[in-house]
Amino acid sequence: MGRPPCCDKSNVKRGLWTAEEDAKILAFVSNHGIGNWTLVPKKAGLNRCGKSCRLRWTNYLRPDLKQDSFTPQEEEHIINLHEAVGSRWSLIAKKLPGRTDNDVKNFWNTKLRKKLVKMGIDPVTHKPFSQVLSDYGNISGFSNTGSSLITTQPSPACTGLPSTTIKGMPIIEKAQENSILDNNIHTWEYQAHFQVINQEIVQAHFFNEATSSCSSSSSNNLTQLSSPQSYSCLYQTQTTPCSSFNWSEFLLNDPFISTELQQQEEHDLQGVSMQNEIQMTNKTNANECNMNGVARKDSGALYYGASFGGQINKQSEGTSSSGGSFVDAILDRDSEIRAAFPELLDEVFDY
DNA sequence: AACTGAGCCAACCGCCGAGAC
DNA sequence: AGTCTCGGCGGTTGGCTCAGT
Repeated sequence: MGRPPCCDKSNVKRGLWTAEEDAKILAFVSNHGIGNWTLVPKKAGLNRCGKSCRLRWTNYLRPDLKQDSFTPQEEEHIINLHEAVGSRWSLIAKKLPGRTDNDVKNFWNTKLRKKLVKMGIDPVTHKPFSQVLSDYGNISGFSNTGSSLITTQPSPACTGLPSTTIKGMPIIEKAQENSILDNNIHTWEYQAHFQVINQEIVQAHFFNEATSSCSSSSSNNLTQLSSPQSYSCLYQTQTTPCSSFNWSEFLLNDPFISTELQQQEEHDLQGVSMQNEIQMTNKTNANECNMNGVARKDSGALYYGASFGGQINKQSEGTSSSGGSFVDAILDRDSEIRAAFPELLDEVFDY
């Protein structure tokens, strides 16, 4: 049989740690070092689970931890690393001395994600929302041509990050400027459209939210979504759908295939060793995120990414969407509506 | 002063791979 | 070979703080 349980979970203390408990752990670690955490509570005289002791030590008591707030350099580093590896906080934290995965995760969730959204950047894909919508239009089969929605961008004035932080932003800003002029969109319309687009992102961008809450198995998709291939569209005009962008290839491609761009990015991030680490885990993640269109439930989140992948493959192969999955049902219904109301194809909806 | 909602973060939960038994 | 725990990880949550009303 296996090992005996580390502790009686019903009788251990939970919740916030007291200074006395902290002192006991510190004293124990300084005398004995870090070893078997399951023995720490008993030896240190604590009524806590060993796992809880380890967390307390790694997230708060470790002497090498920084207590001060994140610097702008760290902020930029986190954004770049998140773009490269997704929400693999432990990998990101390893590149930031003195920071824990919990620190980075909290900082991202409370500050950086909101900051990016405010800038008009999708925090999951690190692409402008307009780009995400354009891509989303490609997935569902809609043509975005003529839709002023996809030309919208937030005012650059609201940005608080260095312009170099977000790849392609200057290009987007220029394209945005051109598209606004081309389409004679007045400023107030522009801002109103962005408000609409923000609401749409929150409501209709469900699959990204799903992938963002996906744990290890979603990280693969996240990385794919932020791969350099996805930035090729930034060089196109905003009013034109990304004809070169192919989601089926995008989702099926190995995100770690070496390209010049990627090598440059790896160099920029000093992430060569990180890429190796990712490749080690990628095999597992690829198996988990199978492309058979099976939505998997884990920690309350559905893995829509895998479902989309499966559906896209079907579409690209020219087969009907009668498979019966959730996405199949949506697309079937979509087709019905579009067939019944063809005039809707050219309409811009104000939700 | 009391209430409320948002922001923040420490800690917990649940999953996974590795390895002990 | 099968069962179980450990250690690590990412996602989530409970509770504290603080600004606004």
